[in-house]
Amino acid sequence: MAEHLAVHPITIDKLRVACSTCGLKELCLPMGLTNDEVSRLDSLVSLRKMFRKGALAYRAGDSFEALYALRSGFFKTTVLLEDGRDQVTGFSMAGELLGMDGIGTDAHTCDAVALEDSELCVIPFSRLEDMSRELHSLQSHFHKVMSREIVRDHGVMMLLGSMRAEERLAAFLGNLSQRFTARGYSASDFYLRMTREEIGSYLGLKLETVSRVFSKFQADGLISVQHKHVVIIDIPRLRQLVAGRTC
Amino acid sequence: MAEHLAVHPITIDKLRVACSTCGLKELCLPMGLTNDEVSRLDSLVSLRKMFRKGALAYRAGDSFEALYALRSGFFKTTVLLEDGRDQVTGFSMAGELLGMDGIGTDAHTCDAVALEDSELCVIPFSRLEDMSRELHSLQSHFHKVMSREIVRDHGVMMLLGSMRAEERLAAFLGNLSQRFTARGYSASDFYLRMTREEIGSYLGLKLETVSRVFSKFQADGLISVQHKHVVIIDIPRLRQLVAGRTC
DNA sequence: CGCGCTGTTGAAACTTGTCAAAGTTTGTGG
DNA sequence: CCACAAACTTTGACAAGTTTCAACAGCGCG
Repeated sequence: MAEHLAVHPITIDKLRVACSTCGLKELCLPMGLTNDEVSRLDSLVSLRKMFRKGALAYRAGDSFEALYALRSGFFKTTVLLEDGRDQVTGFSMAGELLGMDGIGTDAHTCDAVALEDSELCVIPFSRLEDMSRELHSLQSHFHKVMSREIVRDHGVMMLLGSMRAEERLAAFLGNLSQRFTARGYSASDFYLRMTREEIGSYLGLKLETVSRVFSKFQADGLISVQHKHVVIIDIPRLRQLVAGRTC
Repeated sequence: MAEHLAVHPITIDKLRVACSTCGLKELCLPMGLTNDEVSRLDSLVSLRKMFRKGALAYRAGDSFEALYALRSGFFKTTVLLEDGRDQVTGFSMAGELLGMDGIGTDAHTCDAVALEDSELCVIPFSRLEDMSRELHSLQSHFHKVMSREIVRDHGVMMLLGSMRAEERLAAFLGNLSQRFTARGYSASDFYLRMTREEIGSYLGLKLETVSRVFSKFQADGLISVQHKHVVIIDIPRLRQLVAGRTC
């Protein structure tokens, strides 16, 4: 299915990748590399794939071959429990790396699903390892990226383990806001790409609870929500809500 | 404090480390390396430190210099929220690596606390990076270790996000059991090194809830608990409980 | 040997989940 | 381009699970 969807009016050839000319350089794998080093990356990252909304880049159990850099669009990753329950473990935005879960066992451990039409740059992992044995700066940066993923996960664990529904949603909105800002978008006005159910799954809440908290935030004048469109009205108060009492 | 505690009747000299003669080789960083490669690691991992129960190996904010391999004992790692709430993000057993959270920002993001008298092998990170540029096998294994940490965290997120109290505790006990087994200890008879409060913090529950669920498991004939001493009586039924209804 | 930390248990309160119904949006096919 | 179906969202009432508060017991360290 993913393969099918990769065939798209715009052919792969036309999508010849070049990190050196990519606008996401400063967010993505090339971050911190010299121009010379980035052009060496170009030989590594040679393929870009398109995914329609709903398409999977990989699924749990697939053999692990490559990491994926999100060139444009939005992804979620989900893990599945034997009994059918599943959980969203993360949402990915442009410039972020997908697939690091697969390194440890040579097989992916979660599904990666496009939440809107998206493009991924394919980074063959063995070649990334080869190159990072040659380029100290690439090695160092890749280690930092993996480490930050661990730290991010710790943050989510904190959220799931010790925050109440309102705090979780406030933290979630704050996090989105910050990541949009880093990409040059508005910190306070954006469209959600995921459903209430997906937000709930990520935050350990039911979709009804997510909906109720959105409504409450709106009633309190913190935000304005209309379906997927969110405007954050009072960022400081939202931030305050994350760590501390309702005040 | 940690420094003070490192000075111990057994001096550092006597604790000259040698991965090549270490019994944890098969669980720890040297896993999968040839004898020749392991002896090269010996030059890297040259220091071992002792920590008394309660001592910190590092705390959030400390500058990141090294990873630590747990040679013996038991550690917990905890993250702190601004408002004082904290959460246990993991428990570490012999052979496991601590400190990978610090790579991303050159500063640790959590506290690492010894739950009993423990020994850590110090692995200076820049030297580990140097050596893993030379030894493909070391590079590859280190990446796997980091990736598995991410996968482990996803498992905890799943647990915190979609399991109920009994399922969480059953999963926790099953996980401990499995890790003890891997180290040659009994799968069904062990001593907890952490308090009910620490278990609760890790599992996103209050200590009273943990205590109640322990009591219920005992009443149901699943386990026997006396304070820190746990005997798992019915492993299959405990496993069943993790993913599915109470049956 | 006692004080403090840890663990257990009960009852009440609170947060979130469940079930249900209705409204809204989106996408598709005629 | 409209109509319809499917998917998503909102809201209410009630139920269930977990926390909170409180009291007490046990063990272990000094």
